[in-house]
Amino acid sequence: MSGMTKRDLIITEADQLFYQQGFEHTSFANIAAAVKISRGNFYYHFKTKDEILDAVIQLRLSNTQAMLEQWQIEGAEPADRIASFINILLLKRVKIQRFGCPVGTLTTELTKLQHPAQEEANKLFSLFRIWLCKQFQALGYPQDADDLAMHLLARSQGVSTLASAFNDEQFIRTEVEQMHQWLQQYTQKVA
Amino acid sequence: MSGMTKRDLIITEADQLFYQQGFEHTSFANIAAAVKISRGNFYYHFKTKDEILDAVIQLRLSNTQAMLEQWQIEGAEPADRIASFINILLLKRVKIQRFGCPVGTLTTELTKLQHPAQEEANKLFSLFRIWLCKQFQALGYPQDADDLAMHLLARSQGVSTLASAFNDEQFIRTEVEQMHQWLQQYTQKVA
DNA sequence: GTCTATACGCCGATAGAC
DNA sequence: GTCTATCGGCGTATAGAC
Repeated sequence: MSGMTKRDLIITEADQLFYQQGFEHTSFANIAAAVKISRGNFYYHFKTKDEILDAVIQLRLSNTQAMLEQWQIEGAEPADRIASFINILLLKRVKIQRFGCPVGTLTTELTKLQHPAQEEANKLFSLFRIWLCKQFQALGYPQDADDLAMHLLARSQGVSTLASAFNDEQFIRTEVEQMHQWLQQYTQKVA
Repeated sequence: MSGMTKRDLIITEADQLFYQQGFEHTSFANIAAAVKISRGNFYYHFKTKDEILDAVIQLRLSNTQAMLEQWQIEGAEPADRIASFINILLLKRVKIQRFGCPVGTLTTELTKLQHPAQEEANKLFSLFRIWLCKQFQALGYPQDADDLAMHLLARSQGVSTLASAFNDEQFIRTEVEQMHQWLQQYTQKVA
């Protein structure tokens, strides 16, 4: 944290605010207040609001990539790695219950706004999709790998949305358990 | 449509705009233009923006209730009725691919805005949840009925979110098929 | 009921002093 | 780099003529 430039600090705060309040609803004044700089100074670092959105998306892409690589290293088997994906719902449970999935809610908002950054934000989904697809391929399902990846991604999205709407912790735990069981069905393949 | 008061017309247009553009992003000017009245006249019908949001939610609640009652009549067996729920994804496919699920996207937005109408909007989810719960009870699963209802609701939400992000028709069709298969597993219960 | 005119605030964005 | 001051525009909302 100490090696953070003011620019990085702005991006980090904007990231949180976009997640918690939504992109459109978050004003420069909000971000400036969070970073404790004046609104005017803000424009020294970012010229437009879209510029800061792009920076936030790049940060998230970079963080996501790092997380996926970490799972790749930690998990001995593809099944373990997919299990890591399922478990983010528990790891980020508290925030998900309050604000939903950061990926899903951002892409949904940008879609409604017809925002130019839509495609870039969708890359966040694609990172997970492609990574999961690789895992299912390695698991022995080259044909259905992408369908399985999309299926799991959808399950995770749906759980986030409903857990947020009903603020329901037990629902997340139950669904995560079911997702692990669902995964096992593909792990117990006869080799 | 001919028996529609101007007030009803405003609510209908606002409903569409809130769905397509989001609540916050939709201005009185947008709605007024769609209904072809002046901004000033608008306030004769609705005093605040929150008032029109409430009206839109009530309209949706009423429409949803009517749809569920229709499914109840049309479907001879609980399994047929649950199948009707699954098939909304196909029935509303085109709009879902563009704008996501109207229930999920509204509740998510209101959550981020910390909007007072959150609870009222969540009733839309509850309508589906309680109705599905009843169907699973009738199907012979009194213990797990609510879990099954939530599970199906989540699946549907996840499919909507991803179908919108990737604008993927085939994904919807594949997932709908899988949801029907999933349902069959509970239908083929040994009586 | 429907309109025009207008108040007032917040927003994104700029200019320029320090 | 950071600040204050300010602009133009659009947002919600109101007043009042017709």
